[in-house]
Amino acid sequence: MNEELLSFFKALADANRLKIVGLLAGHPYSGEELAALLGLKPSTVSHHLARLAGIGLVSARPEGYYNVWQLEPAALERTRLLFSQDDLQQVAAGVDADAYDHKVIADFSRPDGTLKEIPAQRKKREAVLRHVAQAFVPGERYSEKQVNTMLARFHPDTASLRRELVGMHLMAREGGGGDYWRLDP
Amino acid sequence: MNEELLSFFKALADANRLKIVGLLAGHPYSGEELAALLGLKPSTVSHHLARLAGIGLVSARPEGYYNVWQLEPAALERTRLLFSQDDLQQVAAGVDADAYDHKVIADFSRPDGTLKEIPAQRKKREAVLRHVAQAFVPGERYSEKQVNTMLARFHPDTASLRRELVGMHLMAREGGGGDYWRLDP
DNA sequence: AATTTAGTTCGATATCTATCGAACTAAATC
DNA sequence: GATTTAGTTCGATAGATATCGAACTAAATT
Repeated sequence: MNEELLSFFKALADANRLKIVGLLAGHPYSGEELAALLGLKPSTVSHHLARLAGIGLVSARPEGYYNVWQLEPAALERTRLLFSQDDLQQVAAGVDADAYDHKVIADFSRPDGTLKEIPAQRKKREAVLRHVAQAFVPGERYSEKQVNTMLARFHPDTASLRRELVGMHLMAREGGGGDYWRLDP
Repeated sequence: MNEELLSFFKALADANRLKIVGLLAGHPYSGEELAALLGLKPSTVSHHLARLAGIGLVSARPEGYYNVWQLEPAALERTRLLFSQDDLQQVAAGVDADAYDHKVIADFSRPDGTLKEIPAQRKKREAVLRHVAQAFVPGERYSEKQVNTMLARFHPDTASLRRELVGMHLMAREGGGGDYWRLDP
């Protein structure tokens, strides 16, 4: 889920931290100066600087009494690359792509696994039918009678289920009155 | 202070909103699908989408029962430009550049305006001296006696103040024993 | 060595906000 | 027209965090 990108946005999602970055984009400052410029207490500035340093956007070098903070030009450069199309899609890499199907199937199923109804909306009907199709073993052949028996475990309207399964190319039929078998998607 | 940039970062500083953007970077989704994919309630997704739409990053078009959300490619493009050096420095445009001097002067001044001491650190001494120099009217000329009298209102060590003012080129002196006058910085 | 000074860490607090459920709206299906 | 369904708005709540003060550290000046 690209925690780095999230940390980056969270680090900059604060007015005072943005101001610090803006100030350091001009030239380096000590923590004391930043505190005075922003009207904040040293402890608060320290907190913000630690946060910005955490994502490598700023760094400090001791100089006499002071800790002089500066922007890390390299990090600033990397930053522009972060927001590319590829990185964005990678953000969604962690989400369960089947979560929608699972929810639809759960919504339309009773505890015993039978269907309350056959969804009217296309997308949901397809999700449910993909689920129903998994009752059939790939490679095996079933007579129409067997198919109806198995479909009846889901819903009494076995004819509709059978028609939809074939229409969606989840199942196929040999010739006019032959056996059925499951197709792989 | 570039509220737009701040709103932008705040809008993306949330794991689920980032995921939404990532998902929409792939292809459009309805709110219902997003809710299922993220495991959130419709109201929560609605909240997030409103936030993202607020910065123009996503938009919706009605499609039958559904509201189909998509990423705004133009906004995505603008985004990359936002994080330029110029925009960054503009973020700090709102901060009072003299705040540091003011704080230093306040720290070293008593309520009656006299100095507790002359700062030992260069930066602070300079800030205080710039403040002291403003007691003198530009263009006017002062004898050494007058200068000492005026400096005594700040600190008994008038010799040090006088020397520093000349050294910093805040004041100048005619020849060897002539009058003093204030220089503009 | 003692003292001053910038900076950090830690705890407490107040503000912000992500999340949810309930009530409501709009649109499509029956 | 009644009903279902996706979506929004609103209020409440729990969790996150910005801010501060106090105690402490490190370094430099005296």
